Amino acid sequence: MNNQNQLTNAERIWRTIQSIPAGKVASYGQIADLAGLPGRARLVGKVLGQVPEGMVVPWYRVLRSSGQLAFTKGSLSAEKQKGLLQEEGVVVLNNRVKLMLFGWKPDLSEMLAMDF
DNA sequence: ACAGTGACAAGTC
DNA sequence: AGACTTGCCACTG
Repeated sequence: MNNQNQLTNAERIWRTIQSIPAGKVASYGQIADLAGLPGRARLVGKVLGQVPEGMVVPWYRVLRSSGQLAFTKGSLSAEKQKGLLQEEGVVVLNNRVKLMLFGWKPDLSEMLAMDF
C-alpha cells in the first residue's frame, strides 16, 4: 500500500487505463500523457506486467502508437488480446487496429477527472 | 555506482 | 513497409 496520500506512477497509469471506455483503444504514449507522465510510454508497458492480483485493468485496450498490438503476431498473448478486443467490437486485422476508427479521444471532463 | 533490459515513441534512411 | 538511433526512467544484478 502507499501510505502516502499521493499516487505512485504505477497507480496513476492503472487508473488511467481503467478510464479507457470499452470498444476503444489507446496507445502507451497516450496513457503516459494522460497520467501526467509525458515521455514515459515504456513505464506504462512495464507496470502493465505488474498489475496486482484482483485489480481489474483492461490491459488489452493498450496498443502501440502505430495501432499495432504490442505482442508478437501469433503469440498467445496477442491472440488473447485480439479476442478480448473483438468481443468489444474492435476490429483487429493483421495484428493491428485502425486508430482512426477505434482510437480513444478523451473529452475534457475525462481529462479533468485525472488527479495529478 | 553502473550497465543491461523493457507490452514504447519519434525521427531518419 | 522495415531497420536503426536516441530519448525515457524504473528495476535488477
